[in-house]
Amino acid sequence: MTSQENLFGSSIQRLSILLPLPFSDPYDYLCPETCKIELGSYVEVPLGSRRLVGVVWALEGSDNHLPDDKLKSILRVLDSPPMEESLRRLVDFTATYTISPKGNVMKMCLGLFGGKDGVERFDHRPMLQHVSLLHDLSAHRLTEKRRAVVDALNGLPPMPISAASEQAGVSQSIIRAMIKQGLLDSIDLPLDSPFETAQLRGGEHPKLSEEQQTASDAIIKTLRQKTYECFLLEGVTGSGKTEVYFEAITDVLEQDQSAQILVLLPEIALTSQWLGRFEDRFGVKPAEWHSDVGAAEKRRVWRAAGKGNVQVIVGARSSLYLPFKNLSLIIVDEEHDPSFKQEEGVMYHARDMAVTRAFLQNCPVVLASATPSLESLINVKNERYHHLTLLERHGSATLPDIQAIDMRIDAPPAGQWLSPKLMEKITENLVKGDQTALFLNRRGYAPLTLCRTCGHRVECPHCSAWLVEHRGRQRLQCHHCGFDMPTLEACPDCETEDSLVACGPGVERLGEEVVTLFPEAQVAVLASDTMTSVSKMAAVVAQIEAGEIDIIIGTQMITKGYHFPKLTLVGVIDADLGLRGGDMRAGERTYQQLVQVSGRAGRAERKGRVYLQSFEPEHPVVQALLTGDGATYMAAEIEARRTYAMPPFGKLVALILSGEDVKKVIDVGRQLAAKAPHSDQVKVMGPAPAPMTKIRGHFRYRLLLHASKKTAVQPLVKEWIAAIGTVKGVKIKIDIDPYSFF
DNA sequence: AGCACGCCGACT
DNA sequence: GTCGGCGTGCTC
Repeated sequence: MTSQENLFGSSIQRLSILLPLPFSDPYDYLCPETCKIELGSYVEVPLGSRRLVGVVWALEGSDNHLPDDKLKSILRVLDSPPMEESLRRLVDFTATYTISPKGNVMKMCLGLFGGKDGVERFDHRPMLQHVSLLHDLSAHRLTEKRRAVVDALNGLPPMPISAASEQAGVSQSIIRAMIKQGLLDSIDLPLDSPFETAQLRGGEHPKLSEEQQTASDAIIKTLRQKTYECFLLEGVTGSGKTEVYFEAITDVLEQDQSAQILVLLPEIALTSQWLGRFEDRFGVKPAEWHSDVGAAEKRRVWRAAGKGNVQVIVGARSSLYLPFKNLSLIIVDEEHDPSFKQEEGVMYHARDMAVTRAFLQNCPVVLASATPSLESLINVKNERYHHLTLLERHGSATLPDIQAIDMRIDAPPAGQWLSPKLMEKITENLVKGDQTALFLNRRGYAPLTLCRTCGHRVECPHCSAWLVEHRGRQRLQCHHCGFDMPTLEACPDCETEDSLVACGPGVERLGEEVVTLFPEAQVAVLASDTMTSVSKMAAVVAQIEAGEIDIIIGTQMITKGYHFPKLTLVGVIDADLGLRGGDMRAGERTYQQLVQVSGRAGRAERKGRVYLQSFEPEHPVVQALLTGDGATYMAAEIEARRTYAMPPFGKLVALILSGEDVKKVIDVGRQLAAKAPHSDQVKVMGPAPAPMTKIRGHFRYRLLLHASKKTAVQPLVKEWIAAIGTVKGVKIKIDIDPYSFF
């Protein structure tokens, strides 16, 4: 500890403070030795003309040459408990692993307090508006939507307006209007009011199958030993994985009321249905942490995590960096989901970092999936993870019957996308009164607009991408940069009128086809651009649950988190879609996605049927689905990766160069290639234009480094890039273990 | 990241 | 003559 006497004889201490800014190292500050400060303490410090929240990273100054009189003093110590060592080590690890500035990782830990006016909001305005039912309104005459709000709030404790809106499936403005008219009560909850504790029903447990019991026993054994272990919980759709980890959560809380549990879910799987299941089991809602949670609620959750005022947090990837006081168990559900890989800023993989956090925390972590990632399966093989499997579907439900439709033989009429066979199946299902889901992972009406006269393709002016037609809105949109323009009457190139044709299907066009073919059916189209709010989505889900919808058409969105008992037929419009373009993970990803979609068919007692429309039904992915032998398919994929020393048998690092000036970008690429490390362990490929060469007016080139498993790539890459130095106008992004090849 | 400082074009 | 555009560079 470095401390010294100042002029007035009082002792001054030098501290290293890590700030939520893109700096690699902490800055030094002073503080009187008398102030009670610890490693990990949250402090307010001055920086230039502003004030920021930072974290004490060392109780001594860093090895710089700034004299004390050049340093500023910390302004105050904030009231949140210090950041634990395990999280501080995770920050260091994440920064080193991803080659990101430590301060950027710190920013993820601070949530909203790492932002622009983070300090002001840290402990000021400590109130959070909640809404509750004031008086009995059953006698009142109310509109349908208002009635829904009343029903949603009835008998429940005060909740944030956002939660009430979601619950009722109405927009927040309806609730605000009701508060204004005095129909509802609005109260301010103190910011640090604890979240409700789970109701554990005095040791009463739901009946589990033998498999489920074995799995949950294994997790609980490790939990009670309070040691690290990673479990891969693999269970076919409907086998009750959730029940297994709910049981583990129950045990943690029975043993220790102050224990905390984190459940990580991909954003789109974090649905009201999942929350409903949680609430059914624990009698309370978990705290949520994802992009739909409002600022005030986020501040409350963050503080509650640190102070131990919340037991269970369910969140998307960034919740992994919350400052838990007593984290005792981490669950990563849908662990195979590629969206756990952050593709912007600090490019970390939340599943891998969750395992690391559990290790540093010395607590168990459960990775759950019906279709585990290849990486996790390999970790099981290497005995790094403990494998728990659930093979039976719970209750009387059976696995769906999957068949392929060969589109080369059973072709739809021109300009249509449903094969005669699938149409026939849909008709049968409609007659039975069952629900059908059609899956097509493409938003909008048509992915391409083509000129019949000159062959011109309508492209985005800022990206190397086609503009997608959204016919309902009469717009052409770029799905990469958000560029948007009215639909065209004439070809922008040859100016011929009425010459533009829509090519290929999106969900909107498929919806049009379905409405034409089945005019009597109720159809709902679900895509991220039509389901813009949580309440809108909740309303449609409620309609589907009530059986008011016969045919559900959807993208990605419908593959996760929803179970509809009356849904017995699933049609995959283009099973080969994800296989085109083919990066290393295309097959695995398509397989996982199609298993997930198939799993939507026939839960409960009804047998499900799945039809995969494919132009190449002999493809191993399609075959794996038809035979139900995913294990053999994944084993073959593992061998292929081993043969080519692809991850995790080797390492990949992508460098993505981008800038507005193509020549500059290419030049930096050449410089990097010239100085690239090469040996029998390391090869560098590129520079090559990225598959999407231009995005938002920025040209992108890629280099790919391939190294042996034992190579320490981070120092190598750091050195390599340092040898070039920074070039203005060209940004270099480092992607360790890239998932996306765009 | 954000904010200051700095050096060139259209306005009260 | 000033307001303000965003390029560059620094913040303990």
